[in-house]
Amino acid sequence: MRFSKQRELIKNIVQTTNLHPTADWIYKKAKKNISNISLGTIYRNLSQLNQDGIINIIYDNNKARYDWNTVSHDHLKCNKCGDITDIHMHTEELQKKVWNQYKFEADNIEINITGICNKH
Amino acid sequence: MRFSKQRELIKNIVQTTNLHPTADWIYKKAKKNISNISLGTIYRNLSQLNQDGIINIIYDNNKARYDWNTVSHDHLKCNKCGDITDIHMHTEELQKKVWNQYKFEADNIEINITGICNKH
DNA sequence: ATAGTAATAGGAATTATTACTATTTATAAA
DNA sequence: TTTATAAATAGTAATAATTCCTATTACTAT
Repeated sequence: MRFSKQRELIKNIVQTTNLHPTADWIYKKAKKNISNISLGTIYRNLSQLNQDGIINIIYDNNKARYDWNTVSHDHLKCNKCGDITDIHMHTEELQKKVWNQYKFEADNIEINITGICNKH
Repeated sequence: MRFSKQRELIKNIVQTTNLHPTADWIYKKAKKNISNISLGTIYRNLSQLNQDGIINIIYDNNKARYDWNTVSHDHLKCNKCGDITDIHMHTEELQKKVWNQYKFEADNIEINITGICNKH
C-alpha cells in the first residue's frame, strides 16, 4: 500500500474519536483539512484500512460506522441518544460452546445490546 | 390497524420461510400475487409488523432482514454460504450483568456470530 | 348507500455506497 | 534528477436500500 496524505488523515480521524463515526461524518471532518477530498476516497480508504486490520467496521441499522478499536468487543446502543459504547461481554467460552453445540467454527462474535444508557 | 391484502401477503411470506429474507426478496415474491405492489408498501408493512411484535428485524451488515421468530434469539452467519441460523445463546443473566456493570437498561440483546457452518 | 376520515398504497425522492475514468502522485530504477 | 509505472485521487455517474409524499381506499357512523 502506497502512502497517501488522504489515507493518513482518514486513519487519524477514526483513531481519535470514540463516536463510532459514519463515512459522512468523517468526510465532513476530512474536508476541513483537504477541502476537495472526495467521498469515494473516504469509502475506499475506510474499507482498505479495515481489510488491513487497522480499523473496524460495525453496522448500526443500515449505516456503516467505523471504529479504531480492532480488538473483538461488544456494543451498547442507547435508543434515546444513539450513543454507542464499547464493552467487553463475551468470552472464549462462547466460541467453544458454539463449536460444541452447533459445530460452527466462529471467527467473530459480537454482542449488540440496545436499551437506555446511564445518561438518562 | 386496518386490514390490507398487501399486509396479509407480506406477513404470510415472512412467516413461511426460514431464509431471513431481505425486503427485496419479499418484494419479488409478493409481486407474483399482487403484480403492482410497491417496494414502499413492503417496507412500510414490514416495519409496522415489527412494531406490533408480529415479526422481527435483524441487520445483516448493512441490510435489513426479516424473521418470523419474535422470541429473542441469536444468529450464526456462515461466511461461505451466507446462511443465517437461529440459535439460543444468551440468557437473562447477561441482561443483569449489563445492568450491574454499566447501569444500562437493556431491552434487546443479540449475539451475532460469523464463521464457517457445519455444511462445509 | 353515502360521506367523512384516517390508514394505506404506489411511485417518486432521498440517502448510503460503489463503480468508473481521466488525471495526479508516490515510489523505484536508470 | 529524470523517467517509467502502478496506485491513488477527484469528480461524477450508477446502483442499492430505504423513506417520503400525495392520491386512493377500507372502515365507521350516519
